[in-house]
Amino acid sequence: MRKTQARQAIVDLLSKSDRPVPARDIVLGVARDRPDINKSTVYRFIKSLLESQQLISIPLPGRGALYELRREGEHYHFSCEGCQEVLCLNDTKLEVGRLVPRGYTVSPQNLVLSGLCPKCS
Amino acid sequence: MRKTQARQAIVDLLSKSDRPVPARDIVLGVARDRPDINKSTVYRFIKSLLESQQLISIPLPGRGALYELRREGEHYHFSCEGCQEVLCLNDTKLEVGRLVPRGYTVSPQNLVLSGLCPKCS
DNA sequence: ATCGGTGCAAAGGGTTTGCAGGGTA
DNA sequence: TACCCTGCAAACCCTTTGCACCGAT
Repeated sequence: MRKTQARQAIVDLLSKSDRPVPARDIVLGVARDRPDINKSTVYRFIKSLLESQQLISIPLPGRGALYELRREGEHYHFSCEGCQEVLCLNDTKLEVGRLVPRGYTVSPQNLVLSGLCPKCS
Repeated sequence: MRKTQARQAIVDLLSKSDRPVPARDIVLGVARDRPDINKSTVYRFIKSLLESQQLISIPLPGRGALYELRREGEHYHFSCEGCQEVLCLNDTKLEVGRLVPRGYTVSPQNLVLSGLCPKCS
């Protein structure tokens, strides 16, 4: 995979965020920083990163998916139904394995909990 | 909310399925059974059911959302990354509350686990 | 009879694709 | 130089909307 200016700009934008980003924000953010980069290029690269497992997709109800660069260490996410905030949770004591029947394996990075944060409760 | 033939057909279709259904399948399924019912009506009714909390939306990575009539008792879902099957899990021993920090509350019906089923492992 | 529900067709938004030109290795 | 990557614009798909008619209460 070649390193190009467009791709660098997209990775930079994703790296700067401490939480998952909607596709819309990636496209708009790149357009703002680098108006010369076309949205097709952004979509193509997002797809390419997903296929090479370097990008994680976090699906949300009603609001499309959020994207986040794969990081060291697994973590999961929490989506507040009130304020729509999405945050990363890093509880390594997570025992999601016991939530599924015997024989199934679980990928914690795809786990999204939703509910209410303290402010919205 | 009025009971009409179109709405009955849509609810019937949703009731017959033992697992969540993509919007596409609702639209196509209704079109097959009742070609006289327009897809706009289907979309409008789905939206209406969602707003009245009678329908639950289950977001999936890359594949739009799945829909399911609200049932008695909370349950959550598992999505296999291999065969794309989605199934309902009914473990009432679920203790998702301990997965989030103090002060947060979790809605189990919005929880989607993903990973591999026994066949795809 | 009323007013919410429906069909139709068109618009809308986000994402994908074909193609020719441009940049990276 | 070779080939991947990119820009552009159009196509695409799914969903939503405006409007007039229909039908459930």
